[in-house]
Amino acid sequence: MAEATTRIKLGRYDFTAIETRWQAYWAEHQTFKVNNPGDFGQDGKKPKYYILDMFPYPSGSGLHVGHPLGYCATDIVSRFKRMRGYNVLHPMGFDSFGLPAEQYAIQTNVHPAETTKKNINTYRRQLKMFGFSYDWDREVATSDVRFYKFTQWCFLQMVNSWYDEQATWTAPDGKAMVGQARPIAELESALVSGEWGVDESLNLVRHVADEHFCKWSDLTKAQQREVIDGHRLAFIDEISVNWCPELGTVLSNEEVDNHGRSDRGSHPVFRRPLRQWMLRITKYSERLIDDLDELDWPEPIKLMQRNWVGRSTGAEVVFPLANKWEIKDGQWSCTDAATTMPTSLNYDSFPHAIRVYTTRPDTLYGATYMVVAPEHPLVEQLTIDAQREQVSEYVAATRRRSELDRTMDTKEKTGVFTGGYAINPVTGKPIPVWVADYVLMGYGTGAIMAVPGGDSRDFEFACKFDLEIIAVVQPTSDWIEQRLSAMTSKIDQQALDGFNDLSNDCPQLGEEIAKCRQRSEGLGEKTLTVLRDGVGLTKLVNHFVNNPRAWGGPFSGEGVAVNSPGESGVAVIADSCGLNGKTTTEAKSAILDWLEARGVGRSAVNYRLRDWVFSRQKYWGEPIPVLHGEDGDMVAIEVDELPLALPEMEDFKPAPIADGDDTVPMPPLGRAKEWVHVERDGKTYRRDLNTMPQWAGSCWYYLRFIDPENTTRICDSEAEKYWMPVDLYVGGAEHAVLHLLYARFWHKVLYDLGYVSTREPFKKLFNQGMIQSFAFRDARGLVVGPDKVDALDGDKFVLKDSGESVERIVAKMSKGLKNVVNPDEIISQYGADTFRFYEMYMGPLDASKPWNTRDVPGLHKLCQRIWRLVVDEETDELSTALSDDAPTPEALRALHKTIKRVQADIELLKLNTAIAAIFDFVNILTPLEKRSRAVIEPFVLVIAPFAPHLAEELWSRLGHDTTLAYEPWPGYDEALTVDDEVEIAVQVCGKMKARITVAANSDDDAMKEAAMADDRVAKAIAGKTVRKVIVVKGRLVNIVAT
RNA sequence: GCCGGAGUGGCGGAAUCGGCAGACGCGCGGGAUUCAAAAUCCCGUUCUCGCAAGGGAGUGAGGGUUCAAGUCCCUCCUCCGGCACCA
Repeated sequence: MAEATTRIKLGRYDFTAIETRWQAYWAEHQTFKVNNPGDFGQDGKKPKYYILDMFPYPSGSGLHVGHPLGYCATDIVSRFKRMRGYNVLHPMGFDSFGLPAEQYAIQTNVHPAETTKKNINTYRRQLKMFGFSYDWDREVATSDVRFYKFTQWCFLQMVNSWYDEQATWTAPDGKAMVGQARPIAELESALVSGEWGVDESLNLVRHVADEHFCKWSDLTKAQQREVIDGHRLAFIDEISVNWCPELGTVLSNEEVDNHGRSDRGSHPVFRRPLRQWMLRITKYSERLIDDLDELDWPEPIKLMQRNWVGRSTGAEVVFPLANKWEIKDGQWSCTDAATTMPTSLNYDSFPHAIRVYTTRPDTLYGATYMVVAPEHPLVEQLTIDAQREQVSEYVAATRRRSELDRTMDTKEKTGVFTGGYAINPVTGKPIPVWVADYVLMGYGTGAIMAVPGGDSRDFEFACKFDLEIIAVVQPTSDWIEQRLSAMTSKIDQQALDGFNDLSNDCPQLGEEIAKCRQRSEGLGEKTLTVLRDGVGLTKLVNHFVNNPRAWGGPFSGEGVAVNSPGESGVAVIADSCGLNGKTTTEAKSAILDWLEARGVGRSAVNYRLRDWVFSRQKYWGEPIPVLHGEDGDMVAIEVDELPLALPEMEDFKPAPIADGDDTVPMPPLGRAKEWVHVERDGKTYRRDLNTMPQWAGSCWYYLRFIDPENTTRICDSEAEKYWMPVDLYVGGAEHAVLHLLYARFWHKVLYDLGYVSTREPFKKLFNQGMIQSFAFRDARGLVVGPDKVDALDGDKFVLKDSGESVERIVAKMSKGLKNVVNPDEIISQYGADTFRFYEMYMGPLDASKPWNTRDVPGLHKLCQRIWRLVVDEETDELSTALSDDAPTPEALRALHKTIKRVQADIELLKLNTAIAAIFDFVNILTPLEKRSRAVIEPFVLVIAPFAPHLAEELWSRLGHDTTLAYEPWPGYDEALTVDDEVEIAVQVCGKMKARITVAANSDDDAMKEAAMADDRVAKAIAGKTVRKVIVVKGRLVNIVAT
């Protein structure tokens, strides 16, 4: 009895032994080591394939089952490509700097270097357990000083270069380019030599001969420095940032929650202007959009990037301040005697004016007031004494709120009148200037012209503060209909009063409106009918044009311009501006000409993208390699002084500081006294105390994998030319915008400076889906984890405590719900090959799908069934069914079909259906008494990318003495993938009636004949006339009979 | 609010160009094997009416185009993701 129950079959599928053995073999033989061009043993004739995973952040909790989803897929492709004859670069590393490590270190009081090392070891061990074919000799970690030496090197490139928007150059591939990052020394020498100059406001002037400019040598040292530093790609600027005094650091927007509090610790966060390192990513806005076209990326991701950059076209317009300007004799005339007037007025030189950006210059004459952001530099000057107290209070209150908080309550607009006026340059009328937080300093010019007749935000604001509203575009009938139906549920007094005017022409309407007033609900059905039929569309449109306030909202679409000033407009340069009757497109171009001719505006392109705030007041990051002199002098350290290592510090915690107007962040590095102070040429310098954000390392790590040991360059340029670009980049969609945008920007800088050979780093991008988990919801909607639930037969679930039945739902894996699956457990129970099969079989790679451990044994069974195709479990010898005879035609056909399906599916990353094809093959082969080696051996190669340990073991048992990793992928014969006979469907009037078998090459007539011959078909068309017969070769016959 | 993506059996999911809906796996039911069980192998499994032969319905809802619609068009609903006063 005991013997029977404990008997272990000698030759059972022992995945633990097999996986251990082959992982050791690969390591020992360096099976997956890949060489660079010029290295010994590198076959330069082979095509290359660079396949990259988004490297993980090594957290304290280890890998969860979501990480390997993408890694399994890339490993399958890597192994497949090797068998297809490619040199495959497939590396792995760790994104090991960052806030979570530091926070964890603070909580546990262990140095982040130590926890990071430990976590990386855990991750590496786990990753190896899956049998991934990484070249581990190329492993990198961003927190390794050998790595971040070059992160700092990249940063210095940006400090030491500027963006020349007008540079025209030819890219290595022959493309004509406009705009280029160039060494800052080139700018400096052009200025020193007098080839270029600067104007009064220190803007760069490139043709000094014909323009007013300042002589470089006449500028003070400080001014020269301002010009140069102001052009660097990495620069210091005072900008409004998320400042968390409690944590003593600036936070990124992602680190601030909806309530304006810090993600960690829930401390209040404020918008504060602080001096920060910035990277001039905005200079690349256009290229970041344009170059997306050449990428094989999912369209939604490209769209998200385009939206993030947020390109819009419109106009910049000058609104002269009313207390400084008047229109005299058809000319703008400045009333301020102290102002020296520029030779000619244009957008840039126009003094004493508010500058705005608008996408709808065609609506300029409808601008009845203006709004400036609370942070706008002109607020002070615009505010009259009587309003000063109110304005200051408003500005201070805004500053106390975080930006997110500010954008939270979109329902109620707030704002204060400054008392100041500006002149609408089209109508010549002075309009009031308000300050309100619905205008953001960070976009456009931080000031807007408000067109309440054509913009919903302005409309809302105008209604609340009772400002003038002018209709600017004739509404469409669709819009009228939509407004009317909106008013059936709610209508305000103002609107009813407005409609009253119409009842003069239509007495019926008067009665209806009186009824509406009594009901005090919306418009009734009958009222609508009266409005539509009695009053009519034309009058309704006109009514909006004359009385927009009555319609409860603006018309912001495109259409025909109305109410433009025409002859009564401002007579600057003896002309006026009539746009009436023009379409939006026509009106835009007409007004732009008008504005430009008068020096009060110009066409403009604007971007939502902002420059990248690059400093963090944190310990665990790359130190910024810059020295600050006492006189404000800034010196980037020399490249050959790199790396600038993080100082060893016992106490790396940030210091909390009370919020006050004069408190500044005190980064932990400030306490490394010896490290901070540097003597150079007899001068004392202080090191920059900031570190870089977590994104920095991941912006270029894919280059380091190419040549990780190089001590003098980011990577060897021959190797870079060989391997780049990354052919396939797989990772989560959560990085769709930030990481991928930052990396593309960084790459383009290196490209402009000649360090890399491709415009874009990642040719093809694939986003894997999220692995979710099950959770349960009770009747009250409360979500509970699986640990609190019992499953009753099949799919009934009840609470363990109460027996109350609960519904199974799909939720994110989270520690709180205790529904996190640990891959170590799955592997120890079923093995890595089963795990790989399961994750790939769950569904499409890019879809989110729930982990269901119940399904795992099915894939384990697949491994066992494959095992038994080759090995006799009783004897541990090769199965006696294996034969050297030629395969049966059926078996051979099954093999070739399988190869074809699997191969096509891998290319498309449809790994779930590739595995279904493997199942099909196993289902066909299993019942056969004889299995030819000529079928089994190629099949073992087919499963090798998916289940490499199992495949290697079987391959070896079949008598091969080297790894199969570089065996050629078995080809297939197209002729053997099609059957001689096919089953086709026969429909009568589109309804399935029968299935018949015909020869695969039957022509239409033969198929038709065979279909007609079938009893069931004959019965269905009996007594009817056949009108038409549709034949689809090899698929179906459809008989239309009536 | 705007922009994306997706809704198919009890569950995960298949389905080139519009051409047999539900491949494959899980679960479930039945059988073989076994003293018995596990494991294995075989058969069945969209729902519904019917003893059966056979009929009817069916891809989130409703319309439309077509000989033929999961697939194309229109309207709407739900879920997921992104952005969110961007002038």
